[in-house]
Amino acid sequence: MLSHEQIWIAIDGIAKRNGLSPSGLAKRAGLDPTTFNRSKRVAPDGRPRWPSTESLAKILEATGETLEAFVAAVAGKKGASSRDSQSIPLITLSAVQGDGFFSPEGAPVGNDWGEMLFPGPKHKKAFALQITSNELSPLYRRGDTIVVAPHQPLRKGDRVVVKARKQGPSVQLLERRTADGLDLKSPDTDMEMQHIKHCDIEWTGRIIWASQ
Amino acid sequence: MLSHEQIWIAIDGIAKRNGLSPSGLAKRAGLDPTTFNRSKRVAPDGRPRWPSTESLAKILEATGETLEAFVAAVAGKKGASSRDSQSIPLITLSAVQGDGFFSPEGAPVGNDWGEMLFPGPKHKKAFALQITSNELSPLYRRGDTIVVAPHQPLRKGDRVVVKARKQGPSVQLLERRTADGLDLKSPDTDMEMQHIKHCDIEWTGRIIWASQ
DNA sequence: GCCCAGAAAGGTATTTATTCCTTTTTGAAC
DNA sequence: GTTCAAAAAGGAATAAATACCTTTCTGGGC
Repeated sequence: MLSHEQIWIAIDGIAKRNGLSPSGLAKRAGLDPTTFNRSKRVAPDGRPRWPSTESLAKILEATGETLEAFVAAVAGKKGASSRDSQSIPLITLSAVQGDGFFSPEGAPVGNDWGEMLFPGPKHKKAFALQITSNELSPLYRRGDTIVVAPHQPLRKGDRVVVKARKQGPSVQLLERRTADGLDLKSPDTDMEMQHIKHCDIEWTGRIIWASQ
Repeated sequence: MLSHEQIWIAIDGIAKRNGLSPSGLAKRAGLDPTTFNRSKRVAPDGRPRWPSTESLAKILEATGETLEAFVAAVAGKKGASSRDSQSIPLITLSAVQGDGFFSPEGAPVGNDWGEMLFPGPKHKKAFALQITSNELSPLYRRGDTIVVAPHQPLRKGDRVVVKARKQGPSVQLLERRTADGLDLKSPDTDMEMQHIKHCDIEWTGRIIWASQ
């Protein structure tokens, strides 16, 4: 993964390793000296601003650094990307209907989580939920386990987990996205539709894998 | 160093490894589906066009790939992520209705198989089948991918792939096991039941994971 | 203290990537 | 063959990064 913070740390690091200031590095690469100004790393409205890929290619070219060295600079500083963990947090879907299992951002918290072997480097912060009833059949049945990646961009047709205000996380099918919220269909046999407004949604996740 | 050609090869590779087209990858990452069109990789005047770092960050986030894996793709190497995530053979379910895609034992053979990153628990000889129709909906839909472990002990309720004599592999629900064969239910809406004798079964596999 | 060069802030203009739209192509399903 | 959906091409509008410009800040040398 590649965060806004990481990439700017890496650029500062490359400059430093080559005995240059960020502005000196830009000049050396044939760019405008203000390209990497701290003042240009976030927009006036707070939106993060990213250097272009072409600028990155130019500073690698100018300093003779390899892409691997750049990546090491990205990973080496805080927020390293390579997680060595071979497993993800696991709990039952029924258990998390109570409070205290997720941070406000949808990350697992507390001591009640188990672990499930899921070795891929995929999807930092993914977690697994075990289905304990047949309410969601035929899609998911008692004993199935779903792997959820939180905060993924959602599209029509996606199978999602939605945590709405004052409700436990629930498994849903995303029927469509509207300006003010999501149209969701329950995967059970009834297929009831419901609309949830963005303001009532605490977090969402996409179901990326399901074990059978 | 980082060349224009390399970066586009890497993007194509990430898409392919995740069972997606370049346009599918863009959609998954929340970007416009045309973002990675070949027609947008060079300007009309021949000038090379580069994807933005923010777009790169988004496809890493969406696929769960590490920056290291991306760099390995840039460098043209394969399987840098194989330490954590294994690559398994991938093909469409419709394609394997013909002959010559499996050994008599149900192992993938031939040159038509692709590769896909599977982040889940390692499994010897597993392979992936991409669903290309909505026949099996709502359980599996067009675009879903199922991971099949061949020669697994089967139990009632399992979702299975059965290769019967003179038929292509088909997705079934195992209703019950009898002395002389298997009672299978098709997962489509009709839910037709059929009985297949052991002597007519070439091989079976259990569907261990499904992604959408 | 004063001067100076580099660095950085801040703003505007320009370039470039993305989005949005339509059309064409492709491949699988029926 | 026909139909359908996804992918891709191509073009115009929009959004975002860089270039360009001026001003302010910083540190060293005098």
